[in-house]
Amino acid sequence: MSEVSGLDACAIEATDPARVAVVAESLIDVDVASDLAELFRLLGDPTRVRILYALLEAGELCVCDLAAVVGTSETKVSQALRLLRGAGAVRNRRDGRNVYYRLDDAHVRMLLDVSREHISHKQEDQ
Amino acid sequence: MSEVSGLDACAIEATDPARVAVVAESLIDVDVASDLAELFRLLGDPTRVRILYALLEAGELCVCDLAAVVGTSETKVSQALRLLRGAGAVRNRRDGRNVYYRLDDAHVRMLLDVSREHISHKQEDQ
DNA sequence: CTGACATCTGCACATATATGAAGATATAGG
DNA sequence: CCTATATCTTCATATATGTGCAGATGTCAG
Repeated sequence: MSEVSGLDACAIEATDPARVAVVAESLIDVDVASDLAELFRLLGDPTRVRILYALLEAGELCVCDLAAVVGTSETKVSQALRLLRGAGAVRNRRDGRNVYYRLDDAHVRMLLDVSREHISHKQEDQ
Repeated sequence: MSEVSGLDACAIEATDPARVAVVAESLIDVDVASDLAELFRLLGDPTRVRILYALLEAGELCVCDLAAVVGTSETKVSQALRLLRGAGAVRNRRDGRNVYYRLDDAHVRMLLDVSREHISHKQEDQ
């Protein structure tokens, strides 16, 4: 803390130390940022995004139908669902031979909603 | 389309073909989903998330001060900023020896805002 | 119990990504 | 022009990630 070598920091601790202190104080915690980043990372894949939007639209779908809707292999869907399930983004329910998935995270649902709106607005621009 | 081998699809095309067709029809496009996923992926890193929140908070900060606020190396910050800049999430401006960055994407700002609210509410739960 | 079907998991591989070190570029000040 | 500072880029590497295949598990029908 006391010694600042010229390796990777500014020569002086910062260009505007006062403001740095203020911003650092109100900045999101490292672990909270990590959780949030993990959530965003979960949404950072086209297949997973489409699966989630399909569930947002349909409410509940089995793996087989999800694969058909998204237009990809069941293995891919199953793997994606495993991730989403592990993160608590979706919930599953067994009915006979089929397993039905639905959204199970308010934050995820909100991000999907918000993003969809933004996309539909953006289509006017281009 | 006509022939469905038993490899990776359901024996019948889908458990509920009618609903599959409806959902598939209204589902987000593949390329739109890819763009969206790319954006989420951009937010899927703790360092980048903290940088973005620092900018959301401060409005504008130079690389040096950003590194101090986030508490990491300037190299890391610089690399993160390159990605964010490439994606159009931030914008930079040179002032002498310093380069100042600010947010430059309404969608990103909104996602950050919405998520921050959700986080602060969630702190009550746990 | 046996067979068919839906889903899941483990494995292997190609690719993507984060990271740190070292050097390159740009700017201000003399 | 020369030096110091701030930022950027290149490179090498360890790790993470997506993907397909093959096999395992679970469930129903007979």
